[in-house]
Amino acid sequence: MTTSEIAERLGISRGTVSRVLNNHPNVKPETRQKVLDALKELNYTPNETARSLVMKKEFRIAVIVFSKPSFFWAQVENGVNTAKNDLASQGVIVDYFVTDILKPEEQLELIRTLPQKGYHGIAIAPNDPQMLASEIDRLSNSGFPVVIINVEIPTANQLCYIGCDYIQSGILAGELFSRFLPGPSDILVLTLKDSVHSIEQRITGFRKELSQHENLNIKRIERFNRDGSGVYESLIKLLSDMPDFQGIYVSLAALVPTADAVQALNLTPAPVIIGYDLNEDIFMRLKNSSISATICHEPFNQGYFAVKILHRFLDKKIYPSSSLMYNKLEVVVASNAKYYMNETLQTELFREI
Amino acid sequence: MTTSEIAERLGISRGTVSRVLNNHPNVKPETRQKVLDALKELNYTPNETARSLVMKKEFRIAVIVFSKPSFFWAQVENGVNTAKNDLASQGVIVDYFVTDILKPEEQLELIRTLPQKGYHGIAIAPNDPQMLASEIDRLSNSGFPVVIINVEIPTANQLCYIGCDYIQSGILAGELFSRFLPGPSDILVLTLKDSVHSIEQRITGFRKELSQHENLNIKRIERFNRDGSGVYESLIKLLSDMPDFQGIYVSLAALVPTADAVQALNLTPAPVIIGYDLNEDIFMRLKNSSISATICHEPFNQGYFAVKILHRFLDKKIYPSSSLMYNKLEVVVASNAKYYMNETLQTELFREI
DNA sequence: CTGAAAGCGCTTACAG
DNA sequence: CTGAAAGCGCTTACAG
Repeated sequence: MTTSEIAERLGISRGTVSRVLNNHPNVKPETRQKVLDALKELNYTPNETARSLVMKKEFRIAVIVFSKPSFFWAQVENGVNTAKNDLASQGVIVDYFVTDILKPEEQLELIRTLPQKGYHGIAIAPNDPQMLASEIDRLSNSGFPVVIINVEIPTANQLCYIGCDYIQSGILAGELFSRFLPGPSDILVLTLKDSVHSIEQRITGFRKELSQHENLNIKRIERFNRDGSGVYESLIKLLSDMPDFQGIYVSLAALVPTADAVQALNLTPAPVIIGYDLNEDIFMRLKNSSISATICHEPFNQGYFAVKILHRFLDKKIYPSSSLMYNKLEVVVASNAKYYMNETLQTELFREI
Repeated sequence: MTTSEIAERLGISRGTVSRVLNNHPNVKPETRQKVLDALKELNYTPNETARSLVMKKEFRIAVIVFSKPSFFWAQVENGVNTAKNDLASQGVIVDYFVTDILKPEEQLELIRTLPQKGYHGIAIAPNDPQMLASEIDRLSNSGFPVVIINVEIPTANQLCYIGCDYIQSGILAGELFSRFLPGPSDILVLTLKDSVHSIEQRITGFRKELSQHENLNIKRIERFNRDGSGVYESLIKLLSDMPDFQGIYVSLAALVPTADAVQALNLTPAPVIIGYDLNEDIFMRLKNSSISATICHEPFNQGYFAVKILHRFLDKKIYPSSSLMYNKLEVVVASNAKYYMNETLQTELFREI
């Protein structure tokens, strides 16, 4: 079924058929109806290839992330690149920006200027949610789509959030401790000095879950800087004085120094250590059992779907089915860690030629 | 950069440029070289949209699975449909066939006839690997691509296998028991009467892992039919006489009757039950803790990537980077099960309009 | 309101 | 060996 065939049957020109297809105003109502009927009856579906050839639709999408931890964002970037690759033949241009984690104002500058530079949509991992919220609102209200990834800004007006449910990810950590520690156990919690919403939510979820398990008790909470500096030294000191923890919950990005401190003190039995994310260093420590489990959040898919969902909105005005698109919470232990290190299937299609 | 621009610069016709692009024989070597150089220098990339419009490339792909367990294959089908949707505008037609699990010869019939019916590639989940192996070889040797999903046929000549590493999935189950059961523990293993390669491999991996953990001991092995019939009754009888298992490893599809038998006997402390796959019934039993964990194998992605990898091969003659594309082994417990029930991100893009 | 025409970037018989 | 031309299915100024 082509527009020409439809036109011929109806004794009109294919231009007119095309006009009703594209909702152009100037078509006589009766003609429009006649065409609409024929379209339906003959079950016409437009040839998107021809359409995009002639329309030369071009969508420019910007993805903005911050710089640390780089191993995590590298996985997100793989996802972005795979989506870019998928869509390259459909006139989609994707540019990836990495801003300095210590200069959150760089992100503000980017989202202010990018729309004027010809971009049609932005996916951003907010470095400083506070700073960005009102600008994101302004963009969204002007009809410019913004997808927020990885760090939720609940109050922002956005196309959708793609990332994890941090409360649930704290709950999951709590459940894992409850399974790994059947007996009465004291737990040390490592968290941030700063008030960072996502990390606070992890702790909230963790406490909630622990309240279900009478045998688990948070005995102590230690706070650290965002960059995880000083974790090793502090733990060496703390655990020398107070070695008797059965579990350590690492809610910030500090699994490696935590495991290393425990290792250095040669505590026996070694406490169960559970935290988040995965890189080469964490992988090794899962393998030698100094870390029991780590929780991952589909970094590849965060990047991949951010681009895909933006493109679909731009191209077809389809809104995501929910404004909160939560990714999976992935339980990674020694025996399945390799799959999360190099996501075989996920990254395969990016490898062209 | 278009072929016309290249042609103009070189003072030749775009037809000739196109001929070298497509490796047509009749081009004077010098001309060919001149064009090749220009292409490289100007960094030409063909407009795939225009190309596919004129070439009217059409690829017909068949996906063949068997009928049980239907909840598992429904997830695979979601993946197939998402890929189909992705590729619809590129002239790809995907048909999905479900054969009766009790009539493996239906699969043989299909792979014999489909190539003549205009299909260009097949993805198949072998119901009876033995029966299919030689026909798959014949097809592959004649240049017809076959992707095997879910059930490995190591000896077959195939484009690739997409599915899990069953040995590793047994190892992972073993590791989970070792974490959930820190003390000396006796384990009951449920497996098949029939010799089914994948299930045997699970047991092999499981034994291998348990040999690393002195506290874990396989005290008994029980064998059942493929359909899992009689599991409930047998366990009621067995566990009444011998209640003292700390763990039950369910290597066949029988998590639900296993959990229900344990529940009915009201064993305390309840044994740790670990098995495979996820459906509504298993989900409920994870939630009420009668099942401790289940291992999943990316069913959505098995379907999705089977189609994508076949299409890429057909379209661009790109071979998968490995002939064994192992999917992830996913650890699913109560707190992350919902993500694996309805894969939010994965299925989102299939929802058009 | 509508038809005829040009054109998107590419490929491939058809002549020569 | 190569150019000129037709055509893939569609859209959109341009006339009328």
